[in-house]
Amino acid sequence: MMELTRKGEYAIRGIIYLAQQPPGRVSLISEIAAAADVPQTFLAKIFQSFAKLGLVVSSRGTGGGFVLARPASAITMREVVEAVEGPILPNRCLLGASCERGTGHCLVHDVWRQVQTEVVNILDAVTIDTLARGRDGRDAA
Amino acid sequence: MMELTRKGEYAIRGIIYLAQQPPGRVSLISEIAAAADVPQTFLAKIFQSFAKLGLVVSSRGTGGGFVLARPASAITMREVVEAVEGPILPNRCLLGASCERGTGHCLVHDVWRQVQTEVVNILDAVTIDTLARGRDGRDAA
DNA sequence: TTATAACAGGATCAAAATGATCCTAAAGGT
DNA sequence: ACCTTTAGGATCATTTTGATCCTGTTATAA
Repeated sequence: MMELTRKGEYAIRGIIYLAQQPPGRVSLISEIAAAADVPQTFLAKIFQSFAKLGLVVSSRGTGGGFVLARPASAITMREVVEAVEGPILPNRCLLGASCERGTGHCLVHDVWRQVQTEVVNILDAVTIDTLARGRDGRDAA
Repeated sequence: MMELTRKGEYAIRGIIYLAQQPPGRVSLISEIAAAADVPQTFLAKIFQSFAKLGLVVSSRGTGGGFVLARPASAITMREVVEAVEGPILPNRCLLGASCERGTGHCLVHDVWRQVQTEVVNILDAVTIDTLARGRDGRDAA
């Protein structure tokens, strides 16, 4: 359980490649897809999400492509994962009153809340910069 | 992301109900399903898994049903969740060499490993007994 | 030994999520 | 104008999830 989907893997691989480029260098989606070994059309969708959320900046036309919107050291793994997989919520009920089964407080929720907090903390503490320095992009995720 | 499925929710609700019965009391699957508000046929499958893994003991025929195989204080939330959702593996690659993309070590894996360890620790520390004392069964999960 | 109660387990099925692709539009450069 | 490159909607196949059904097996009791 709790598996990262392909989309999440691709997202991490793709953004790590960007982080490994010289700062300011524009990369084509085709280039990133090839380097990260990800289906290009799928990766394009992922980078659209990145752009909307302000993780990367996109530009169109000749000479266009993608660049990180911030230094890689200021982009966390949590941001990348949540950009494509949605917020980290181990149990639906963390969201609202949907699980207020009957009255009173539910201990199970406390546990999932704890899980959520821990995972968020871990992923918040890891930046793309750190991951990018690990090895070349194809090793990631 | 990382959402518990219905199956996981049902599993927790169902076993909490069992834990709330007088020790040794046999419960029918129909009774558990009604109390936990879970489709009976679905819950039956879940309890089959429990029985195979030795979390509960099942008996057939008149007077048959399910009982906890151990005291509720000796059954962890991790066991229950993993019984129906499989092992806690946030990233497929934790399993084997499938993600040895190229050579060398991958930092992303270290992070997922850390997540896995934390989640396992949290769920290992919670017993069904604790959950069962929270409130009546319908409040759980 | 027959009838009945209850779980075991395989097969099936609909709905949702995932993974992936395609096409047209829009924006930017030459 | 024309080419390049991303944006975004639509589509589609596959897998997973959630659920049900049917038959078999085990056990009890009359």
